[in-house]
Amino acid sequence: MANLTLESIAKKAGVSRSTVSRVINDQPNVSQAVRDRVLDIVRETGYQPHQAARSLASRNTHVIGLVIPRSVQTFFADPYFQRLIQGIAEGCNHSDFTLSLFLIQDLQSEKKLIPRIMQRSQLDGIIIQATHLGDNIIPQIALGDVPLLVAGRPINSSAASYIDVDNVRGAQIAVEHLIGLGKQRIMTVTGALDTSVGVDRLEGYKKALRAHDLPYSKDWIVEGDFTETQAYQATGLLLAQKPDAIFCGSDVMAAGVLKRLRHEGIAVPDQVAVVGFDDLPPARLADPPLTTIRQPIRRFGLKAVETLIEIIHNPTFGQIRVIMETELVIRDSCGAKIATT
Amino acid sequence: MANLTLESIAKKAGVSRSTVSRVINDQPNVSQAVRDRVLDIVRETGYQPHQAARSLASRNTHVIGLVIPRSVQTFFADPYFQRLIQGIAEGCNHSDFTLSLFLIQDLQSEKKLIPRIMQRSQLDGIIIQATHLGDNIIPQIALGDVPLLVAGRPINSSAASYIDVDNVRGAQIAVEHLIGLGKQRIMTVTGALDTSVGVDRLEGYKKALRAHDLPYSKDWIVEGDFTETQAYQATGLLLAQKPDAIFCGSDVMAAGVLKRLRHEGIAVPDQVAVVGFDDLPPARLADPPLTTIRQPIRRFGLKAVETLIEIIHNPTFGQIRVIMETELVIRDSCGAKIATT
DNA sequence: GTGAAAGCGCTAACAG
DNA sequence: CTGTTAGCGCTTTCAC
Repeated sequence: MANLTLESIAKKAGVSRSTVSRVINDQPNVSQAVRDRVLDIVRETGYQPHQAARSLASRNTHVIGLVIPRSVQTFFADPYFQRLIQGIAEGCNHSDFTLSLFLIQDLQSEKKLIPRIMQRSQLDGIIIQATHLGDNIIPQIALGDVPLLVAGRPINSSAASYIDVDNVRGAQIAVEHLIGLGKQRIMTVTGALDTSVGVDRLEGYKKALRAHDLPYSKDWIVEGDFTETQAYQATGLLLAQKPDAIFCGSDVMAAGVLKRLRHEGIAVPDQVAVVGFDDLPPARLADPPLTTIRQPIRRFGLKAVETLIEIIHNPTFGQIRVIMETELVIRDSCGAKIATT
Repeated sequence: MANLTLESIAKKAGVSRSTVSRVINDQPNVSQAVRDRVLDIVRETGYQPHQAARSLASRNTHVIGLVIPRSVQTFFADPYFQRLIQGIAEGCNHSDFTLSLFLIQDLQSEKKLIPRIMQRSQLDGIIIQATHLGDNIIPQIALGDVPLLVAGRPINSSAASYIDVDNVRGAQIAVEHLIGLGKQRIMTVTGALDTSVGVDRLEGYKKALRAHDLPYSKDWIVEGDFTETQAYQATGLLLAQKPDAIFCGSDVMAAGVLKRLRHEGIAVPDQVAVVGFDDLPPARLADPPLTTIRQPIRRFGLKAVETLIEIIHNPTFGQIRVIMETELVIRDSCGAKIATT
């Protein structure tokens, strides 16, 4: 078993190293007989090609890097990332890529990691999580020659390829659902407004109200930061405006809103309806179960890997944008009558 | 900037390739003058060594793999893993290792991934999450020659090195805290009893009660599976036994217990006190805030990496066990009077 | 359809 | 202290 190389397989099969290489890499110009014989020996011996040697000779690594920028750490507590990582890992498995994870924690590790990440000799491609406005790691990395895909619409780098969910449309659907239920005073706790997610979902909220000629005022919109605690407090502000519904920029924030309403003795959905965004596991477990907008996050991860691989194979393609649709999931917190299913 | 190699740096510095190599690798036997000159050029040019070439020549990759076995996916929704990954990533950054993530999702990907993971030529070492009893991926991987550290006590592989938290002691402290508060009917929702975590925490529960000559019966112990939903249901069973306190095998399960008590109109902590285990973010946000046992999970990740690197450097050392201590965090759900802080 | 030969960029003896 | 010399295991022309 020890020290299996192409050479040793070749000897066993009575062929040359190149032929074995062709077989391993599924290349043409090998007779079926030879191919079968080699494949048998590979199976018997459990030979696995040496990845470093391969990379060195072929100049590609079969490794994809997932980069979580420093500024994202703030909401790294969000279960969103767990799912995202899961989807991306799954995509890598499908495509026989290895996933390397780069969690940037502070300026120091950023300084150290960026040059390493930007080397084509280390990584075939990068998926990087979109950041907030102030963080310009993405433009920085985009300067390099490693194929790059941003997960989420980058708020400060217009040229980079990205994959995103249609947040505007999703929020609009959520709010229109509330409108359809006869709500008149629909307010919102937004996500951080220096992120595209926060901005876009707020945009969808406004769009829905405008489309239905419903009024809203500045006081009906409170900026959150994607945390439950902050949303809990924001709810206090909204309550002064007597909402009959609250649209939340994320499920995590919806949890904070629900908790506040419970503490204030306000019935959900009877007095105030609540709708979230994301449909992460906590949504189903919320009290009451949360009506929310489902992001296809696992598929998002899969698609991200797929798209990145396309970019790797077609580096000259220019900017690519992939937008995925969302879906309304009706549970109890909005007060809609659910057809018996 | 293009195609920087050792050779090109060597030429610029007027020295040989080996000398540059020595400088890059912080090896002795280079005069300070030469070292400085080379270092300057490296900085100017932004040269980064080619990792594949390095691996091929030196037979080590500077990559460690974090493997999450298939059977763990069940509770991959647990925020525990997010934190664990964070700690391990941080440890890797400190030690200039790259982290590769292997999430095994199904039998098919397991078959494909295991041989790849087990190659020394791919990975310098592996951290693998402990599994439940039926999954023997760990013994399988332990057969290979890649340095291995299990995160959590492996329930079915006694020879492997591992790092764990003192779950028995932690649970014991939790229950003794309840005893100290005068509780007489302390029951428990355990974790899955085919995992060491589940078993050990139950063990600590029993130990505490025995040490204080308190009775408990089979009916006081209900097996959960680390999910909130299951814990919600389990609570129903316990309620028939009139508990005055419930110790939960994890924070996630404590959330289910709290929810059930709320729905039954039972006051926490006045009628029933609740204590969890983990101290993940949801604990602080629980309603009421959860008294729990804190796992030093970030430090756990750091220590795991550190320990694995030791094993890599010292492969002959035999089994290593690292046990980390836990800590009681008192919040509202246990009813202890908290000294004004 | 197959083999020989030349590297990929680096490390690691070995000389000096 | 520094340079020379072999490789590491694979891919990839180029002949045949």
